[in-house]
Amino acid sequence: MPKVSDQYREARRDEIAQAAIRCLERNGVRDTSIADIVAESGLSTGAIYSHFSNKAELARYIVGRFLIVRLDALEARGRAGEVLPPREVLESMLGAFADHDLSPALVVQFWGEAMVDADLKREMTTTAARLFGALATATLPWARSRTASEDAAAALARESARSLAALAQGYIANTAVFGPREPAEYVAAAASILSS
Amino acid sequence: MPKVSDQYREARRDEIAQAAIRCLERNGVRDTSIADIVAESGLSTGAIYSHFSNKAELARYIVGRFLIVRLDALEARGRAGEVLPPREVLESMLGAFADHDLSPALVVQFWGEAMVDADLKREMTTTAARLFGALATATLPWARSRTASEDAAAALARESARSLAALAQGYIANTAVFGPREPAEYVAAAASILSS
DNA sequence: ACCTGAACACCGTTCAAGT
DNA sequence: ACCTGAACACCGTTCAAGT
Repeated sequence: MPKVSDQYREARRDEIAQAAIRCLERNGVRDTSIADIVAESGLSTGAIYSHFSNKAELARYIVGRFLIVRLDALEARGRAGEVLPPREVLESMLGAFADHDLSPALVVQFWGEAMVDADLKREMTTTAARLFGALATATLPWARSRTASEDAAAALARESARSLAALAQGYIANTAVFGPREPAEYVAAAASILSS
Repeated sequence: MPKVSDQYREARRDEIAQAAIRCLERNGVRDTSIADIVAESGLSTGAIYSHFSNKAELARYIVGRFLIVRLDALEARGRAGEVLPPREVLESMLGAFADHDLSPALVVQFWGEAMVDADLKREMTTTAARLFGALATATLPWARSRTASEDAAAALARESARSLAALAQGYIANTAVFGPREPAEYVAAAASILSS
């Protein structure tokens, strides 16, 4: 394995992805052309196509990179054995999301893209499966306190992961369409409504 | 005002929109070209551009038509004076959504499009403002039972509308990305998580 | 007024040729 | 092996010409 060459390749891919993200945040998915990324990166069309087989694969690379960073942080908390109620997990996820990373607007655009790009959808769902695992680990102690058996606790934690994801997606979509909102406020208002 | 001509124009616009929706459901927003809509509708390129000034305006027309139908149904319930806890309002909204109309996948694609098309976003937010009004009307009796003054009740109902919308958006986005799910199950699981 | 369809500028992708 | 950039097929949009 040519380690140095692989490292170089990866660095080049990241360089292209970073230029692409700058274009995406500026103009959106629909309005950033390969020509824009060429201009932003200072490379040529062919150079980009020698690192990514097409525009969709570049999008997939960006999404994967992004999700994996989020994931590592979450898994660290899960592994540390912190006992967190799901509501707190949700709030800290949303807080971290609001702080940095991709804008909600861009995330929603990627969801839309995934509806039409089967590979991007697969990328998102497989990485999300890992995310679900991490969420389930984080909420397992809470699930134990609400169920009789260990099996039931594991099942509840697993089911809760999907709902946690749905609640986070709701925050992202709502925030993208109707403007920013405080995570804690969203969580509190949603809890109040659902307890009715 | 030439009533007959207006009716004809509207019918023609609807005819084009219906052909476009068939293409959109089949291939997604990204992969339906004007040429596809031309073929599906049996009209010519120029004919379509004589009814819509561009592809984005056609998208706006479709979204507007769709939201207004949903809205009329909701406002009817609100006006009928039914006393519904927000959780029931949410569940019946999601049930109606799952039954017919645009697929969640297409809705998510339109959100993505709105991130990049300011006019489409405006169309969505202004129609959503009417939706919020209808939701607030529907939840006002519930809000009264939880607050001291009429002003506080109105404020709570108004705030609840945005959260209701966020919860519905979460269901739509989650369902689009991870596959169908029973509305009642989603609502129950979300409630359980948030009460933790 | 509504419609036709060729023409135009621009898009994503390819590929022969360079280093 | 990585890169260049002209070339290609196709896209959204326009517009002179028809009815």
